[in-house]
Amino acid sequence: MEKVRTRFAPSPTGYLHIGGLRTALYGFLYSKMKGGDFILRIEDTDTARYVDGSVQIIYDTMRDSGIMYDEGPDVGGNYGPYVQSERKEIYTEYAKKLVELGGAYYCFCKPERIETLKDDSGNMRYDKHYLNLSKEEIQAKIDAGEPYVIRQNVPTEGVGRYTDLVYGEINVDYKDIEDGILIKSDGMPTYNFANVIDDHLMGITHVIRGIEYLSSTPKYNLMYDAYGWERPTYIHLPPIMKDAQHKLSKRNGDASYEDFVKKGYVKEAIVNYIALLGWSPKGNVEKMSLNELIENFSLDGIGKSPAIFDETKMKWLSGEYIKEMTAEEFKEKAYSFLKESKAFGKYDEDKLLAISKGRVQIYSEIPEKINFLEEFGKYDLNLFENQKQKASKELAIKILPQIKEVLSQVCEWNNSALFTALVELSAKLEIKKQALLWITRIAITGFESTAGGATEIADILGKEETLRRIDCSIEFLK
RNA sequence: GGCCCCUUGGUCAAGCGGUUAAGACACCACCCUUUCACGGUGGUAACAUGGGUUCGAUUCCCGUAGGGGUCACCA
Repeated sequence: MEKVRTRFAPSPTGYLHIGGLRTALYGFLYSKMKGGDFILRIEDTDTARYVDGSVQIIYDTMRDSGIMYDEGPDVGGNYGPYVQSERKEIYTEYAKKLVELGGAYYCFCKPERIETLKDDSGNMRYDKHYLNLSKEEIQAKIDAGEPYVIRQNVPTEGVGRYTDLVYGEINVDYKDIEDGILIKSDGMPTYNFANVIDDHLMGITHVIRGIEYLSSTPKYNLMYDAYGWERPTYIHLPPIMKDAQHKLSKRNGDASYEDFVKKGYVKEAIVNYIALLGWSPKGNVEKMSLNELIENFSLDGIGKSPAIFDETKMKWLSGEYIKEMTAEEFKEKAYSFLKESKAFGKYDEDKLLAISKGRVQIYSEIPEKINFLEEFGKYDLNLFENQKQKASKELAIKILPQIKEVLSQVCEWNNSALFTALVELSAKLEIKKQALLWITRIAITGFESTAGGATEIADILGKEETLRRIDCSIEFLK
């Protein structure tokens, strides 16, 4: 059995978007599941669209997300170079060969002539105008410095057939395929050509890419056939949508992997979530690490219909990852977000993280969860009224001084000691502990709901501040 | 417009001729609880549509509608 080799071949035209990352992920998962190799190839043949720095972003994003390639521009390999702009001579050589094989021909048409070929709706059908030029005529024109391109020679009749592993049998009439340009007038190949040459030369066995290539694949097969090469297996992927009508794309300002990391999503959750967009595991377990994804991945789990990106669900997954983290791990990952809180630097940071963990799904929610600690001030006294807890303003007026008294005498200022002391007081006063704790919490925070209960918060605030706030509340109640 | 592809709850999706049509997110209710959150239990909610084929269609075939892709010297 031949070793599986898959590749991810992005163009450096900006950020690596979510759809691209998923394509990379599936290629990675499939090769790893088969014990094969995953290759990164940079398709930079369009110099006009090249964006500085985007190659680095591709490297960084893939490493950061754990989608590591075995071969690529920055890691080397035996099939390089892995950047198309460095392979120009290879394409030229193979293009000439294809011309000799009859699969392509030189075209000297000027843009003005191409214009005249367009029909009413603006569609163009190239007429193979220069198909039958003799070798001598071609050479003469080239020597005379006439600009030219090399076009693919697509049969005028017949049907291109192949089997896509996701979409099944695909048939496209050759008459519907245009004699596309293989080598541009600047000597650079187009995607249509470079892609075929590289995939073959790099030993790619499975081509995993977006559905936009589904109906143009027969023309690539024509080239494989012309050269006498074995065609790869094709796996086209449905798009990831922003909504029912629009694809998720960086162009529309939709978030990229990086953006989600910045927004505080757990990285593993982002990868996990995008794996689930368009693919479903056999069992009912959705939360999976990269290794588990490799174990469970299978082509038949890939769906055919577009999937709408649901940030809410990804957020949920992120929260699941946070819940499973140790306190240390959470601290390491969440620290930069903790710094954004008003409460940062004023209280024990481990305690702040403790009340945040389990209450946030993404790190960036931390500040909003704990800012209340620094927002104590005049508040609505009706907060003391709570039927369910049997708390009321009157009760608060009555017992707050006693709560203060008890708290001021607690020897060890920690959550459990404080809790014990207040529960004892509630028993002594013969009121529900819920009522007493409710009143205490309102008195020291002034908020209807907070991350953390009364004694947890008192613990964080410290004795002095807790007692001061109770005094304030007693004052408010007068 | 031609060609190719897609269509199960709000969203992701299982299903691959006979099911009470899974599960997850979201939502709602209740329970638990030191408020919130967590956790637990339960609930609302779907086979785009019309014809076939078949004893029987969500599942197979055809049409219709809706959506996407493609028709570049972009990938």
